[in-house]
Amino acid sequence: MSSEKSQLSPRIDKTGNIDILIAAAECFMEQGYHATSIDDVARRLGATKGRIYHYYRSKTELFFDVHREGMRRNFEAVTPVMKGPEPAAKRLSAMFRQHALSMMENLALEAVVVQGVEMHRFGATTPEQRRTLAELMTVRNDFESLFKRVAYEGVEDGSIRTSDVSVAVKVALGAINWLSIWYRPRPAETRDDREILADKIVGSIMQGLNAPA
Amino acid sequence: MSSEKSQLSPRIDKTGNIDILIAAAECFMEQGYHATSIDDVARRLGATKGRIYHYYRSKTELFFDVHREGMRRNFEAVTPVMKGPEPAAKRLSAMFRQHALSMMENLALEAVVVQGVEMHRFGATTPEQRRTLAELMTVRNDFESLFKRVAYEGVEDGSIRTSDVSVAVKVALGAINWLSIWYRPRPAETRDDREILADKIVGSIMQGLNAPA
DNA sequence: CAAAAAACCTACCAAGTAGTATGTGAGCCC
DNA sequence: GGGCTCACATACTACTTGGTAGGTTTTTTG
Repeated sequence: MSSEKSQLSPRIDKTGNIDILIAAAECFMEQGYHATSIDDVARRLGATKGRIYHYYRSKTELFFDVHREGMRRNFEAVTPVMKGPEPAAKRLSAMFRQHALSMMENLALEAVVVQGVEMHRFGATTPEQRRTLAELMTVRNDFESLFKRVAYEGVEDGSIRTSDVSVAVKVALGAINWLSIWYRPRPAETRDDREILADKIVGSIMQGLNAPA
Repeated sequence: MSSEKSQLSPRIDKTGNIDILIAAAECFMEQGYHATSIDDVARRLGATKGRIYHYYRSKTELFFDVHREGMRRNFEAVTPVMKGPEPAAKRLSAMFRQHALSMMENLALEAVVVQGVEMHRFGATTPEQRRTLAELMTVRNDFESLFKRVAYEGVEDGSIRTSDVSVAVKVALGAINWLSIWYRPRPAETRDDREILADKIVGSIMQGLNAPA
């Protein structure tokens, strides 16, 4: 967690300082992006503006990197369970479960991801910002496509039945992303508690509310 | 819609001017609350600040009233179908359906509702704002309770089966509220189109993704 | 250990914005 | 038809905040 200082792709490693990202994410979650001043983030870090502007050229770039880190963790959580010999419905369940757990355990980052990128559509002025924006939207679509693909496999192997895969996936992801609105960890919460909640959510998504007969 | 000028409860009728609420909602949806200046809203109205401050004492109050109007329409859409002789599962389906349609047809208002009130927790300084805030949170809870109540009825009459009613309702409402993120009306969209989408969503929520056997 | 670079901090400015104070025209009331 | 109120518009202020320029301390390097 501290050894990958300056190697690897320059793309992802511009996240010079994970502390800054976390502090920013927490501020953005609590007050929203625009209501958060750079000084707010700095104060939460026990530092000053200087530190932040040493790593990020603008507030917008800081936001973008928070978003990137959130999405990175989403992929990290989901991709390991999406392939395998099981029927697609099983794998899709596992993906939902992992995503729900990731939402809970990276709450601040994921709240920023959910808060979204749409807001910046109008504010993005420079060409570079527009390109970054497009990149982030692509990443989001790719993430959703992961689920769609497995869902389609499920339709083909008969383990999933739905009238519209695209809508069904949006419904499921909406239900999970909604965690960022209402879920707040209780003081002495354990991993077990989170897994129980994740299982209930996945159960609701997969079985629905109707009695089987 | 224009006759209730200065009668009735002073609480709800402070919505002196629905045009202002709509314009504000659209701005808030596109740019977010804090990024929207009062001048932005005024410009969209083809007017100036003066008009807005004539009806609302502060930007915060304007936001609160947008939220109120959004919630009012939510109740308006759902309450007519929540009672009746049908089994609870049927009624709950109808409620979800109505709510989804309300989300689509009042997109801007509902996007503000979804964007939420949590953001203002820290910013609310005056005692009156804090009281208003508490009021809005109560209304939100009441709305969710509507669904919970019918869901419980469903558990009792056997038309609904779930491991946790509270979680199941949050999952369902999350799925529907998520519409405010991804749904945008296509140019020549009809009421039929929206009903088809709503039915697909409700189907997903009620039946889930698993094949019935 | 000197020097260069990295990692910050301090002080400042220009731009944008919530809110106010005042002005004004149109309708209404008697 | 004169006064009064409503429904805005205009002009301005006080304050916040993103970003910058330059200084200082700590770490790395040769």
